[in-house]
Amino acid sequence: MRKNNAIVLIGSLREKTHLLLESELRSSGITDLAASQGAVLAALYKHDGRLPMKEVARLVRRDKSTVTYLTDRLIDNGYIQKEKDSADKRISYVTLTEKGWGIQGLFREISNRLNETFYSPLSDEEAHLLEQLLEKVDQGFLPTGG
Amino acid sequence: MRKNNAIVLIGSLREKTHLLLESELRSSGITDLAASQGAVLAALYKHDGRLPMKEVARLVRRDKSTVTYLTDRLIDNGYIQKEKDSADKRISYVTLTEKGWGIQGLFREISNRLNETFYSPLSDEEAHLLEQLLEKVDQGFLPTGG
DNA sequence: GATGTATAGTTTGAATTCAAACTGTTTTTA
DNA sequence: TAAAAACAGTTTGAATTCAAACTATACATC
Repeated sequence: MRKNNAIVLIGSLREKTHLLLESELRSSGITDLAASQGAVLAALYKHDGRLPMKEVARLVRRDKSTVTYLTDRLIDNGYIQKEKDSADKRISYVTLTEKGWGIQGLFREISNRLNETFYSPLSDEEAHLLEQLLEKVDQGFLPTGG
Repeated sequence: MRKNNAIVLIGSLREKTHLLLESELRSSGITDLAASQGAVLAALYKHDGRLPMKEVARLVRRDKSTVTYLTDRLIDNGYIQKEKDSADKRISYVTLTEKGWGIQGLFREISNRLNETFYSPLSDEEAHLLEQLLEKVDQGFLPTGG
């Protein structure tokens, strides 16, 4: 029967994929982007390059203060800008710069390579099954939170 | 076909289980133990309450300097002690105190509850399958590292 | 045995994260 | 409309983590 080792395996896999992503970024010549900052860019690519801070926080599942930190780093390195909403001055929109858009293709490649590595030990059927099981467990947690 | 969302799901599940563990510790009245420190205790319970620092680092998959930090916190709170190996003075053994042994039962309960919550959306067969798939993927990563 | 290398662990500094307190703006309510 | 509450985001402080440099000890080789 079950070995109760899924939680440990998930911790292990989270760490390994994180390290692999960092390593892929480095070997693609990107030295000024951490994986967590990459998550912000990925969210922007999916949303026409423009999102309010609050949405970024929700999409990357980080505290809003963390998102302030992450976006400040991305601004430092020229990947994004911030601009205030003119109607509601509480809101700041994060938008991709040219440099930010410029690495979208690279990003897709890295994402593909990451997924190929991850899924490589599995058949197509097994990959599909794993996703279904993970989704089931993930949704089992009460306040889905995203 | 597959949706390439396993990596994101694993990140989500890692976070949720981590938060749930912290929450279980708090509601069991344990306020002076972080989840990562719990991992050190769990490793000790599995090894007669005595391990060299290096082994702790390997078992909890943390850098040795992190383990120094974690064990110092556990010593502060009275859960463990350190003692130098008399033969090889480079080696420090971490050992459980009475207080450390005292919460072993509680720890097992928390671990059980955590696993019940995690596996609850799955049938026995699905749970077993999920473990097998996760193991396959985990072993697919090159330098297993533990 | 002296010298060089490897090993175990600690210290220090930087990065990342969250929570709490705070600022400024908008909405609600009295 | 004035006061209160809610909201978006930032600042600050603490916790956790890793990597690099360091200390001390043990092993290897000459």
